[in-house]
Amino acid sequence: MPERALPYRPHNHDACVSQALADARTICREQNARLTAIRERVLELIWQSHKPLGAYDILAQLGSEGHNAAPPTVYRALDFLLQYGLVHRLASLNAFTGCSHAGENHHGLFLICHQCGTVLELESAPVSQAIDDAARAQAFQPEGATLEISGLCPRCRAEANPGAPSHD
Amino acid sequence: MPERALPYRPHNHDACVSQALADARTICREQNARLTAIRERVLELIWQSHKPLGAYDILAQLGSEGHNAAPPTVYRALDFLLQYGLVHRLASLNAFTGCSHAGENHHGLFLICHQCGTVLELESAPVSQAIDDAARAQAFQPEGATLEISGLCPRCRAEANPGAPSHD
DNA sequence: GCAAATTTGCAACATTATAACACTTGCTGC
DNA sequence: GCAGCAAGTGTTATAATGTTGCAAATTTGC
Ligand SMILES: [Zn+2]
Ligand SMILES: [Zn+2]
Ligand SMILES: [Zn+2]
Ligand SMILES: [Zn+2]
Repeated sequence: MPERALPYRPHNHDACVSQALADARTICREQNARLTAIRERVLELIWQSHKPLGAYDILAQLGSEGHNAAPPTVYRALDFLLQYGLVHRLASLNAFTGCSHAGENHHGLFLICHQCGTVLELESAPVSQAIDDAARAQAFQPEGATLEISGLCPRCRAEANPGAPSHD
Repeated sequence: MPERALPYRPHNHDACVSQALADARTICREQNARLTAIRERVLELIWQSHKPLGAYDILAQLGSEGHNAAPPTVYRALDFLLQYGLVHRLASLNAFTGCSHAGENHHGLFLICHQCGTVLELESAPVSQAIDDAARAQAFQPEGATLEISGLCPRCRAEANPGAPSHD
């Protein structure tokens, strides 16, 4: 599996998209799931940038390209993509973002820039471990997690504070 | 500050409520904020149990006790309570829960039982630290967090699996 | 081909949240 | 006390997000 580019830096984003679509096709083939035209198009729209998209944004884009869709069409496609781990829903934004670890059965940690909207999905073993420990200490059995951190991404930090060095 | 009771065990919940209201009054007095009748009543309704309440649930309860309120009334009260850290909004549920660390300027970690709906708010330094480290490793400057863990609380675990010992 | 199952189209509806504006209340300075 | 002002509340309408139910079309398995 190739290393993913960081969304903060300029990168060949077409590669992000085609990688995501290729992964999706593989995953669906392996699981005998039907990645139909609409589902694939919704996934592609979500991957058009690293900024999450609302269901009605997707609906509008489908509409603008001639596909006269109603809300259930979009939500059903999203349900499918969620089910197979191809996208995530960001509860704090009511929006959807492509999963950059599709097929790895995980719950991500999302860094959401409130300035530019860019989202980076991480997997952090220390975070998962700390949460698991905290839950276990309460005899709570964790099953799903919503971990969304809002803040400033490196690019927007640099813009806000031009003199400061980046430690990246 | 007295130790809070755990919501999972039977406890004198009236004490939770009156403690929360007393804290709220103190905090508002200190900050010259007006804890008006509606705001206080909304806070009290939210604290009526350890299960989060939707804005329209609050609205319905206000209605059933003769206060003929419209949505903005409730949302304005909630905005006020959020602003002063007296309640939290749970993004994964579109619902509100009383803050059990009011005045301590924090972002909580919420353990949400998907069986009974009970929510426990924690503060976990290891979790906060791990998240901070993960963000910093991406040169991301965190400002706010949405940390909501869904799973089974100890009571519901015991019901689901009666033979198992509780490690509590 | 044909029956069954899945997917899509479509209309209506449910839930959650906000905007705009008028009215009331409580404080401030006189 | 009382004008003037800011903060809070009432009310209506509307926006944004998400769901239900059913019929038509497509795909699948045989
Ligand atoms: Zn990219
Ligand atoms: Zn940014
Ligand atoms: Zn209690
Ligand atoms: Zn809290």
